[in-house]
Amino acid sequence: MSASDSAKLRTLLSLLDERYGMLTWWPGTPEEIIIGAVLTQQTRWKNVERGINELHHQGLCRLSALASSPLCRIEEAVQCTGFFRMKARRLQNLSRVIMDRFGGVEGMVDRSLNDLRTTLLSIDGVGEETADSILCFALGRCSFIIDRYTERICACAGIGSKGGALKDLVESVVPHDLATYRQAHAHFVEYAKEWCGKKRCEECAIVRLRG
DNA sequence: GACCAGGTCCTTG
DNA sequence: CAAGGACATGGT
Repeated sequence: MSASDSAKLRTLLSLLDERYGMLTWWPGTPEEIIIGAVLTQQTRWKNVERGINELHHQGLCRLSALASSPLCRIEEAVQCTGFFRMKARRLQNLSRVIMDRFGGVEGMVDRSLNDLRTTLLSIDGVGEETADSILCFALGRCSFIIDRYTERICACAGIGSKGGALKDLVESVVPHDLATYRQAHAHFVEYAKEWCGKKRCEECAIVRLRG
């Protein structure tokens, strides 16, 4: 993480903030956010909302319910989110681990960030992005989410760091404040939805920071 | 019909 | 360690 990477990132963050301002991002109860974090993997948010609604209709939108439900009922409810067999299995396992090990989401609040992150990452189907999404949006911890969009936008902006190094860089630049962490992540995704994939990232003035 | 979506895991070279 | 495939449905 070079000094110029920090400078570029600061500029990028402030441009995004200026452009998008306040966004309400990931609505829902902590349990809904945890469930959504799994369902949203490689899936459009619209379909995730449907899946969550369907879980509600089936009385399955709680970790305690997911932990004890027949797998086929979960599969049916989350079918519209794609990868549904895998996601149903992972949702059930994740729910069981949280119930067994912490006695529910409430039991996670007094654990250290490091303890929680390590535990989450050890669970099947919970990678870095999902773990950090749960930490930041469900559990209210300052753990910055590095998703593909964030990596892509930062790369477009000429920032060299990737993966864990990029996470360290962002966390060294963004103020350690929960609302700011959530906001900055929302800004990256919002920018990506507007630009990445349609026009090339490089064509947007916001991201022309390189050189 | 092709391509991608708010990833993760497993296998190969 | 990088790259490629599997997982699967729904929208453009």
